[in-house]
Amino acid sequence: METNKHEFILQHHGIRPTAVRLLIIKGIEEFGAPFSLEELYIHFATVDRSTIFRALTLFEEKHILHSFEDGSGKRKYCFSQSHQHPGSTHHAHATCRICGRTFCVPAPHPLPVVDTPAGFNVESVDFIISGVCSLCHKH
Amino acid sequence: METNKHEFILQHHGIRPTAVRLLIIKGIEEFGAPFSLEELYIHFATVDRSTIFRALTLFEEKHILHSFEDGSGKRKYCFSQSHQHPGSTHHAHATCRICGRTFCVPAPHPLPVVDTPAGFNVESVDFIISGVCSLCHKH
DNA sequence: AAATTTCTGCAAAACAGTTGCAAAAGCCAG
DNA sequence: CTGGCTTTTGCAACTGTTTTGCAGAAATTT
Repeated sequence: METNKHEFILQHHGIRPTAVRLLIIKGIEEFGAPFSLEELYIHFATVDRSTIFRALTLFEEKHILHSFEDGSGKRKYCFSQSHQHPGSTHHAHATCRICGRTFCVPAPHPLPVVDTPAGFNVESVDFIISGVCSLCHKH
Repeated sequence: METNKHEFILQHHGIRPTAVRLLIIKGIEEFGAPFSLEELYIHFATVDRSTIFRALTLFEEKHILHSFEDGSGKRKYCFSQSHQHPGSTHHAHATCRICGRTFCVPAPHPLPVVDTPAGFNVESVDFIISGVCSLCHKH
């Protein structure tokens, strides 16, 4: 059954698979695109904001999710291992300035190399593309 | 005189060079690094938050400044044409997860190419690097 | 100088994110 | 299976930043 899969993911990362957490991680997968806390909150009318927030925070700590700010004003989350582009540690995201939606795009090739300031310890790199998506462009 | 330079920049972009705006754009240049609204507000104790906010918004509309979110929770601004790396339209920024400061870094080479979703109209690309800066790393 | 437009400061709203606390749910030993 | 302990959840309230309404000040035009 599908549920077992999500239960496994959580347990595999040292997270107790509560009903709410399973609901959330299942919903995340169905979303299929980077999402905001707000979007999840609207999606799950029964679950409280803070509960979702704490679940997302936990998932991120345990490296199931990765989060970033894309200029839309709302933090976005997505799976660390992109399902669309498995194996890529670095993600690229395109955010629509009008509707605020964010799309996953394959990591750029070649993977760019940047000179960081002396002594700067890099932990993550995000590629944020801003513009207007095809739907919003129509108007 | 130096003041004329900033007056010219503003007028060149169709912005009336008021006393406050000149003060702000001068301060921005002195900063020499990406800055937040809050930092400017602290810097100019006499000028109101909203005034600075509106000046920054205006400067961005007129493409003098470019803004982005770096994960520090505060929107950062910097000159569109990086003074450090003139000619580069794309910026790369390194933000310290501890102190929240952001550093400009040269645009990556080669300039990476990404596949955007069909019909997506790219307007700007930001490279956000997160980690710990040399000062915070010491502790 | 009067009329009109633009800009600024103040106060307060809007907004996302975050936390404290008590009740509910889950877990475990007896 | 039951009581006691731990974890999780919902509610409400709070934080910190961004944004807006409005009236007075400043600048510009007539």
